[in-house]
Amino acid sequence: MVAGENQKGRDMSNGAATRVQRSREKILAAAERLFLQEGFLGASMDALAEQASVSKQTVYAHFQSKEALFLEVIAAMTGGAARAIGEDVEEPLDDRPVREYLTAIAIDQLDIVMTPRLMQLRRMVIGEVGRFPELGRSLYENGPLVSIRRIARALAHYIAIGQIRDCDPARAAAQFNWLVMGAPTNAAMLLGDEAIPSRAELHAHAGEAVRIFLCAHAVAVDRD
Amino acid sequence: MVAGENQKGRDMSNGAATRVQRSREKILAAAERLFLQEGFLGASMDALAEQASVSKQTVYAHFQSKEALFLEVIAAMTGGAARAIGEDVEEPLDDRPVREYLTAIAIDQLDIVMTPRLMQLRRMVIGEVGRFPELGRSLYENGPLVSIRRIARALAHYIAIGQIRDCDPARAAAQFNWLVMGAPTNAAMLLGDEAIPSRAELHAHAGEAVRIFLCAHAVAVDRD
DNA sequence: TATCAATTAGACTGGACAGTCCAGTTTGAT
DNA sequence: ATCAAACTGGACTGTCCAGTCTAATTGATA
Repeated sequence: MVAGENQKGRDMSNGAATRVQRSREKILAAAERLFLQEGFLGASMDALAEQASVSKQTVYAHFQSKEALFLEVIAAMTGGAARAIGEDVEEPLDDRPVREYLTAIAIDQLDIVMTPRLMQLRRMVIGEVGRFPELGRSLYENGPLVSIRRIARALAHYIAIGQIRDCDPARAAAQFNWLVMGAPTNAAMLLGDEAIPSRAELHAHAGEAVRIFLCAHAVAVDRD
Repeated sequence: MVAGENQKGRDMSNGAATRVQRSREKILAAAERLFLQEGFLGASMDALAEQASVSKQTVYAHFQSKEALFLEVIAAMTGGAARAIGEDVEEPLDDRPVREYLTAIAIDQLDIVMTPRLMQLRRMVIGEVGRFPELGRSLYENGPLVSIRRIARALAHYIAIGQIRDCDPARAAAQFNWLVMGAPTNAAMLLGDEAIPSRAELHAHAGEAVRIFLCAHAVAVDRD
């Protein structure tokens, strides 16, 4: 980091670096589109180069191999989704009622996850679990697991202040998570993007899920 | 069906027919193994013939093409699973308490569905939804949908005899189904077969799911 | 303007694969 | 024993694909 070298032209404010970056971005964008659509085996590097409006040689100048490119694209999407989930988290305040908090969390998650892009990613990763098990694990840990952990933390808080009955927060959080996400994701996995419910439907579903969960776990029971 | 012809040698009690059937079965068995492991594109017809201990020519004598064979194998597995689910259904008797019936249903489903074979099928079908949407639809309709419909019928019965509060049986059935199946299937999809819970864990999970569901829907509430 | 890294088009290698063809062999029913 | 259907093995076609090579071009910088 001393003087010259400008290693791969990446840290200059613009100029040659931008050309490299432009190519790279075009390749990544095309790769995402193509891999999501065709899968790892179904996507060809020739098609990729063409869709990226870039020569095949340039693709290989940027990425070691098809597999390396694939892994990088998927890792980027997985990480991006994880960041999106963690973003506008409103941590539970003492005065925020459980129902309100859980509903907000549920809606938030559904809105972020139930998109064609993420459903396609999920399908792809599931289909490639045999070939790339680490992708499945990564998607699980960056998706459901972070959500569940966050909910568990919140539930622990609500148990502490006496709004939720005593129980294992982790188990309860997992139950809540799948109560919310189970039906829509599973349907979307098998039925395709057209099966993704509308926002309105998702919000109604979130409300129902919260209602059921609170019937079982709230201290003050209001069954409707 | 009049006299001779013996169309494809399939309806003779034994003899030539058995040879044809033996080949066919070897091919189907190998195809199932290979397609589940490698996916449609990843499986090669040469590998298939070798694993079936059969010549490539024989494979093409029995099946028109790779795609035809694939579709037939998957359809057979999907149908088989559907039949298994419907099999030992004990229909709800008036005197059978809801909790007992729902617990039995839940355990039954989990035991049937949460096996490596069916989880692999599900992964494969999900991964190929882009290429073969009809397989996804078929798996959905032969799997979750029949379960949900069965549960809905039972719930309608329990509503009628006053053990379950009045509600839309279809919606409630879907909720119950995913409360039971959501967590284990989703984990298995992304984490692989080692993530399939043991029978004991599955049974415990079933109990929990029933408990939560009844908290929200039972007429006589017993929250533990 | 001179320079040099990035990029391009396209030919090429080596291998895989779906599906066909053929000549000869096995099998089982009559 | 005879005969036809089923099967074998392996060669073959046409295609596709990952990855490499080359010679020429572009474009930002100094």
